[in-house]
Amino acid sequence: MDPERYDPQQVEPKWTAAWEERALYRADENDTERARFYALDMFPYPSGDLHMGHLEAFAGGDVIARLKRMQGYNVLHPIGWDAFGLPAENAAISRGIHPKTWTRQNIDTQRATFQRLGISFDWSRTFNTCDPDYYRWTQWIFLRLYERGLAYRKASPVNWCPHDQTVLANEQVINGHCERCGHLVEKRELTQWFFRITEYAQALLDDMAELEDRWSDKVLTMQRNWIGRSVGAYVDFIISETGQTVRIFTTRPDTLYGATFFVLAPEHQLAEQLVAGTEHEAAFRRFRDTVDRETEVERLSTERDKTGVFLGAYAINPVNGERIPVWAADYVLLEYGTGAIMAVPAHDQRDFEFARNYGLPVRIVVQPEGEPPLDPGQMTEAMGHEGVMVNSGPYDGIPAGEAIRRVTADLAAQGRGEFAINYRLRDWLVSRQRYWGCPIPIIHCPSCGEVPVPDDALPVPLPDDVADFRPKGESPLATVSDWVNVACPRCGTPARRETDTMDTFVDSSWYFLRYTGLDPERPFDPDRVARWMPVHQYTGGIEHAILHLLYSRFFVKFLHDLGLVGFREPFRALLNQGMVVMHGAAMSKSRGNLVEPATIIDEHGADVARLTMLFAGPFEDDVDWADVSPEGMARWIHRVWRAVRGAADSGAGHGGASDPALVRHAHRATQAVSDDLERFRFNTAVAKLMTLSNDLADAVRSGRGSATEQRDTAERLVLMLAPLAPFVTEELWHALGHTESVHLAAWPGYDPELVRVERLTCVVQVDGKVRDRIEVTADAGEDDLRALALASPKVKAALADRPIARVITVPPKLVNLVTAR
RNA sequence: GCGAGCGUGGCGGAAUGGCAGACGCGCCGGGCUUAGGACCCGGUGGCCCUUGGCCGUGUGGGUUCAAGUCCCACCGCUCGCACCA
Repeated sequence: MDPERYDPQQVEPKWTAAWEERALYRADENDTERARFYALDMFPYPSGDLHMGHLEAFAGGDVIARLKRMQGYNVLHPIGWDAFGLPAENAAISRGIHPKTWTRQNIDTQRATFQRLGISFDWSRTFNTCDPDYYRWTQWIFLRLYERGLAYRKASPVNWCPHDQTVLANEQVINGHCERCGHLVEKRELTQWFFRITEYAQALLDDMAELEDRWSDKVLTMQRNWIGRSVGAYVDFIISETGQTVRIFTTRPDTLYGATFFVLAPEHQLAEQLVAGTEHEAAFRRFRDTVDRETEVERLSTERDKTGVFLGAYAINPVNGERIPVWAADYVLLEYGTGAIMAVPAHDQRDFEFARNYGLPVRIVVQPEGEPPLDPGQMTEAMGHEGVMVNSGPYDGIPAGEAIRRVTADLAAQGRGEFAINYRLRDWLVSRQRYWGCPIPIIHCPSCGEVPVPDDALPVPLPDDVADFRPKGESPLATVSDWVNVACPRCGTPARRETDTMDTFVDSSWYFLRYTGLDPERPFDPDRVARWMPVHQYTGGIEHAILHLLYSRFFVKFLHDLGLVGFREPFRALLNQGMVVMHGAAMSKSRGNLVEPATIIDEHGADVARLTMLFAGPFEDDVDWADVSPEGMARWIHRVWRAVRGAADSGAGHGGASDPALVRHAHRATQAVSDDLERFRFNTAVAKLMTLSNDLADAVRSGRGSATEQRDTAERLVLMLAPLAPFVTEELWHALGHTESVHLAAWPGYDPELVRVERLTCVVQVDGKVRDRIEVTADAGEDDLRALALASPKVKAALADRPIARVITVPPKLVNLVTAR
């Protein structure tokens, strides 16, 4: 036996260099034989070195890539960097160095850590989104969107982060706070660039059918909720005083007869008009001031009382001609629907609360079936469920569900409304008043207006020499006069460039296409894309459940409509790793609980770092680093090392007599581990490999199994461990006498005959309690089992002469004797 | 409030409705050592009258020959959305 200890610090760098030199993990563009497999990991932000979350994600993604490679696929496993963006910029500002310098440094650091970790990337097609060769094509896609009216500029109330001094997309506002810095977000009326993602709302919902079972329900549900489709009707009310038509959206047109007031969002222009010059103007102004001063969080809190003011006007209900008072109230949002609602307090909880606060009438128009009729005076909450129409003229007596259809149809026939679908999804606000991003390729000309930069003038470069990167509410690019001032591409008169940059999520919405080949002439080569995509397996954090994944899906649908890609969904299957925390809290420098992958590699080596993460629990669950033990993994690697070396030596004559049990274990483990890895059950795969290595170690120690059997078991162990721990397995593979890399070896198969169980323990129960265990052959039938069970002395004792009422047999695993009771 | 998910030893976690606790950590005992926080071997859910038996998967009910697993109610935790009409 080899007493020498396995030393990862010596072995790992050797193989990193060897793999690099041989370009072992390069995808083969010319191979037409092997099936292709695109294994993609979400590319990282270069803000410092890789963290533990990266370790888990990339370890998992690498197991998939390596497994597929061994299974004979032509694997594309690329990496790049999402290099633009606020975090990089903020860090650069606080350190007083250029964002580009800081970003490049971090990329170098992360690249080195990836290589130390032994992640099997194809380094020949790496890129950063801040390279002009990349963002040139981001701009190109922007212009395609612009041409089709899907990129546009408009003034609207937008989310503004006072700390980062920039606007944010709806998706980047978490509970009223900035996703990045955590500051309270304000609403500001600003002119900004948007992508018309709402155009694709229905397609984004419909195409999810393709993703069922291959994306988690959690992510699909989150996306569905985010898009927020609701079906209802537009209904036109008429303002009694002015004769203006005001359209509302409702999902409950059946309750139209129960509308007792009408509400406009405080910011609604009509509210302003209605009170102008009336006795209600002063009260309305005070109300608006209060609302404007409130933060989004305060205003949107459901805890807080709903407030509003009467506007002195009345709206005419189209179904019954009734005049109902028009109010402005803070619980109605300008951005959703039409910014105006009919209020039906009897059947809508929000309207109910508002009506109670202001003494407005409650009129029931749907009565629950089979229950005593509701009394408005006794109600403590709105009645939102099914029932039968009452107080509703011609609709009385019909079920509410049917009334929805009939009322809508009748209104449509009279031209006073129509069937409607509304989405919660808003257009994607993509402009940012910051420096470190992709410039928007538009020029503002005093005579031509907005003029797109011609394709042949791309890229619009991001200038390096900016005096001050600090945020001031306007992009720092505005201060670079020789960049800003250009001739209009259309008429040649002096014009100004757009100074806003694009949201980083624009950069990451198409990067996966560019990995198919760094095409100098185009964003990507459609033929290559057709060969590699859609991505077979995408791995990354659940935090991108909405943002990145929704935006990427939108981009691909758009590119599909342009005829550039032949599919509508970019990621065929999605795997989300859990978060890595420390004592239940997120790791961070300020908490002082930060553990970095580099530290673990220094201490125990990359294999141990990878295995520790993979064994910690199910891949999709959170990992608490405080609960895991790299030491245990280091011990196991060492045991594997000794056992495999021992088996290799037994070729020199140390093997013993043949042991069919060892052979069967090896084949059964091959089946089980293959199955586990295929289903991303890395933790149980490791457990089964541990059991196998323990058995092998015991066999080697006690001379069990022939030299060939020990060796075959050792080879299976090494092959199956290779995707998880690439370094020690490469070393052992060579120790076993192979000269080619284990990572190019074929994944082991198994003999079905050996996997099949021959003899096993059958459990004998009496009334469901285990009373004996008997050895049986796998082909034992019901009669055999019954006879063996009845012959057991232990069973006889347990039965104590009671008659057997029933015998349940599950051959060959179980017999249950049920006595009469 | 709405939606989704989860509750199993001291800990992380295993378990197609069919022997609960695989595998590992930790701990205990032993070996090897001048010594070890190295390495090796063994033990380790609780309780008992200790050959053997009883109890045990958040709580209470149910279905079943059989429930951690399926159904109902409740308690607790986590995540997502949150005045979306």
